Amino acid sequence: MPDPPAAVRAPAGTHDVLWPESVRWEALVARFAGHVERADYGLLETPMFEDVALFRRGIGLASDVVGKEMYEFEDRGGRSLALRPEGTASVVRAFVQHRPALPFKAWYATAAFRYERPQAGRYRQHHQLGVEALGPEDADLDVEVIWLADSFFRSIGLDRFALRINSMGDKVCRPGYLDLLRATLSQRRDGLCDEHRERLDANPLRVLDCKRDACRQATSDVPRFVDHLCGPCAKHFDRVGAGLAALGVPFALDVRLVRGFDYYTRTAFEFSSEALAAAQNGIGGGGRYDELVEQVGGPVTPGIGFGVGVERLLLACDAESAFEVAPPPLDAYVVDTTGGDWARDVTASLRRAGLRADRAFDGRSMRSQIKSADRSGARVALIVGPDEAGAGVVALRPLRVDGEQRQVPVAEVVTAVREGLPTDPPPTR
RNA sequence: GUGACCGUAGCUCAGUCGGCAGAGCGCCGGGAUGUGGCCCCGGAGGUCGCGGGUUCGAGCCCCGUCGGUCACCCCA
Repeated sequence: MPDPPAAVRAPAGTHDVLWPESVRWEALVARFAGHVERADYGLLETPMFEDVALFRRGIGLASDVVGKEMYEFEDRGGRSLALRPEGTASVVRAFVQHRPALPFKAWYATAAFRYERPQAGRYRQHHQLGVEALGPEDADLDVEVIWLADSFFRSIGLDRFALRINSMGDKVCRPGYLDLLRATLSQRRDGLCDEHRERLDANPLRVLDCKRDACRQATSDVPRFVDHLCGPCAKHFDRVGAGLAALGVPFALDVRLVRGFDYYTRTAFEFSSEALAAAQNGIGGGGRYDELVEQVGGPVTPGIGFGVGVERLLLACDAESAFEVAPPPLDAYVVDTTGGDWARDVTASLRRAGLRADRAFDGRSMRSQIKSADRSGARVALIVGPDEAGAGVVALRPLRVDGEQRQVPVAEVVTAVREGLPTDPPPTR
């Protein structure tokens, strides 16, 4: 016998989002869409899975995400595919395939899949909101993208978060810096932690963001990339910093910041919540990837983007008591003890008129139907018993405010319900 | 992937020394044969995550496994 509980449980590291929590989720996506669409980013939908080679080439074989965390599978036609572990590669692939006009500014909301050991704020299927902007090399585009993320966080009420930025250089200056860093660290190889003593030669940048004391000490006075950028990269980075300052976006230079994907060039940035005590406090991050389109097989095209994690963002909102979204109340709940014809017809006419309405089913007692009306949160109950049915009226009973129950001719029910509604829509914040 | 802790009703949890599986909330029905909230009464709902072992007897002890949580790692 198979294990029944396991069979009806969501797979490890995945989760369901039920109403009313889903109302908040829905509102968050809508808020993000409105925010980035005002900056002329358009929604891009791409498949949840891609040829596995896209991720290998784009994100990089050396990255943990590609090397050990991808959900890879072969379909019935023998194709090697993978569920997407992040959002950028698919956007770049779609760009190369369709060649939309530049600048190409896209946003997305998608699930992302990584085979990791689950924890709070870390899931095998998580969800990201993000933007990508392809075409301009302009540092002002970096500023726009980072500002979009920062202002989005603030618009949902978050305040306790920090932005760190760094430059990863480009193909002109990175090799030289890597050599310098490798040479410097080689002399202190014995002082590094076990892992990085081995991996130093492959990726010396990784040593910089190692959290172990040994590596922290060995790298404390190591040459900083920002001091060894080539002229254009240095100029670019300076303008990014100046732009953020001009727009009032607080940030800090973090010379140890190294992102997990191999494709980043020049600007890299991360947002972390100070309200989340857990290790999973990164709520968003991104950077420039001026060589990625070319690597995927397209023309040389600079690009930059960010992704934010929906689950972590909501955890941060919880921690700051921000973005508390309640579902809108029903305008009316229909109670019918005469068999259901009235409930069917009155509910339909309310909904046709654009009102939010629900009703009881299964012919339950007056008492239990009214109880359901109360629990539904509806503003009024519309009650039809034998007396009302005989007289062609509906009893309108206020449920949220003091007021007398009154009888309304059936033809005037929609109008009567509307009259009781508040004039202004409730604020979403 | 490594290490540690935790799994009892839909939810939050209690369960003494190994001795008849419980409470609150929620849900359904009733008190009140036509009216919600507060109150009162009743009911449904459990392979004590799953499998094995020890024992006269296991929710409790042991092993395994699955899941969750925390740290590492990685990242959203």
